[in-house]
Amino acid sequence: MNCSPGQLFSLDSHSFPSDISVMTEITNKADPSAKEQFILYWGDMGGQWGVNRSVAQIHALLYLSPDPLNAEQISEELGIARSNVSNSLKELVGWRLIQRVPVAGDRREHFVAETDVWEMALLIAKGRKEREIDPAIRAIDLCVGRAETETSLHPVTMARMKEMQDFLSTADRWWNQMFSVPKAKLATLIKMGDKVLALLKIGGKKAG
Amino acid sequence: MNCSPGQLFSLDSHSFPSDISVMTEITNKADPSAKEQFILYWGDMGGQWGVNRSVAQIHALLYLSPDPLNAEQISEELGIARSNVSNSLKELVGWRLIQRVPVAGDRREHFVAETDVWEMALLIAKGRKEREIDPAIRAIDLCVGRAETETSLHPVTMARMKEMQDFLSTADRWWNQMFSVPKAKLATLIKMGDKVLALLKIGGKKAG
DNA sequence: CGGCAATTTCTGTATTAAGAGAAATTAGCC
DNA sequence: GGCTAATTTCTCTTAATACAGAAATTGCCG
Repeated sequence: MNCSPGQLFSLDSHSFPSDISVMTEITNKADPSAKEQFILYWGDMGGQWGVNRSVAQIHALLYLSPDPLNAEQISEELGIARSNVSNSLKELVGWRLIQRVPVAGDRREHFVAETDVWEMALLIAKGRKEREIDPAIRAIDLCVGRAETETSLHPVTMARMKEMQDFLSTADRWWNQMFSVPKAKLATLIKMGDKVLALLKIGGKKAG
Repeated sequence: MNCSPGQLFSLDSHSFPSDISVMTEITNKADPSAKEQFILYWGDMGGQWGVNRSVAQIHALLYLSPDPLNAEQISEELGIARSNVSNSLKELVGWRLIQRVPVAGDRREHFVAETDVWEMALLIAKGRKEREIDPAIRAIDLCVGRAETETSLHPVTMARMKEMQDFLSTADRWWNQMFSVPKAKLATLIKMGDKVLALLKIGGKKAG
């Protein structure tokens, strides 16, 4: 069995666990560690988003883990079924939030998370746009197309539909432009924050 | 009974319905009108978001409606239970996406939707931030606080947590700054899109 | 102050999604 | 090329959520 470097837990009250960071399962215990808390929160947050709890928890665990983990380690540490882990990992790979990595001398698949927070944010934003926004835009386009053939539609209703369509396509264009900006530059711009806004207000006056 | 102006449906094949736009219920019919389609899509989209279908459908209906509607009209037109409409309306008012409006000579409550798409987008963005992002930030802060008291935490794990915290607070600051920009100006900036980006690239070089 | 209309809250039901465990498939090894 | 470990697919159970209908409340009018 592979025995990767492991985490240097200095808990001397009990024998060192044979696997990586198998301290205790993330269950309703009285005093969860910071790491466990983080995973718990992250999982919950995912739930309130579109993502289900397992997926979010696994993501958090991998994000915090210094070493690649395999499916069984994840299953044990989080106390969720092995099959569940498998599906969740597949989904996370689909989002490109985690990657498969080979570990020397171990035939099992290991996974690491994207650790660059900016990259992570971009991946999530892109994924959500593709899966949620883009289909909506296409749907509205279809609607408006159909509306134009209808004579019985109230003009106000028609106008509202078009306004919405217009807004969505504007937002879409803007979004795509943002994605075309290199990550590093985008991060800088956002960190600059109010300075950018100040600059833009000036630029806006000049342009307008 | 109140009989507000109503929608000028020019469908002459059947008698004019007594209520506003009570054409047919939005059910699985073979050939839905553009308006019905819009509502259906919107409802579906809401479902894929955090919002439930009823809420999203009611919102769409009010958004498209030229006149204020009361709860019963909504209930009939969408074919959802009166109680459900009541709860959904309350939620929408909570988001400020719709408003109660008095209708002369009618004691029942009527509702209209915010029709400015930019305002709508801002309201949704604000609401989501408040309800989903802000609590997450607070949770992570708590986590990191706790983590700092732990000696057994792997330094890499600690670093990752802090990176995340840092990112979230940066994003939060940026977000708040964006909300402080007047709606009209924000719309202009986004519509300008690539022009703004071009300007910023120059500005960035100068500043850096 | 009684009666009625409108709205909301409450409760039970149905639909949907999440997750566990078993069964089946795939992939490396001797 | 069978054997074993690992992973995935499948199915069933359980839990969460949405929704309808009934009951209760609120508010207005005579």
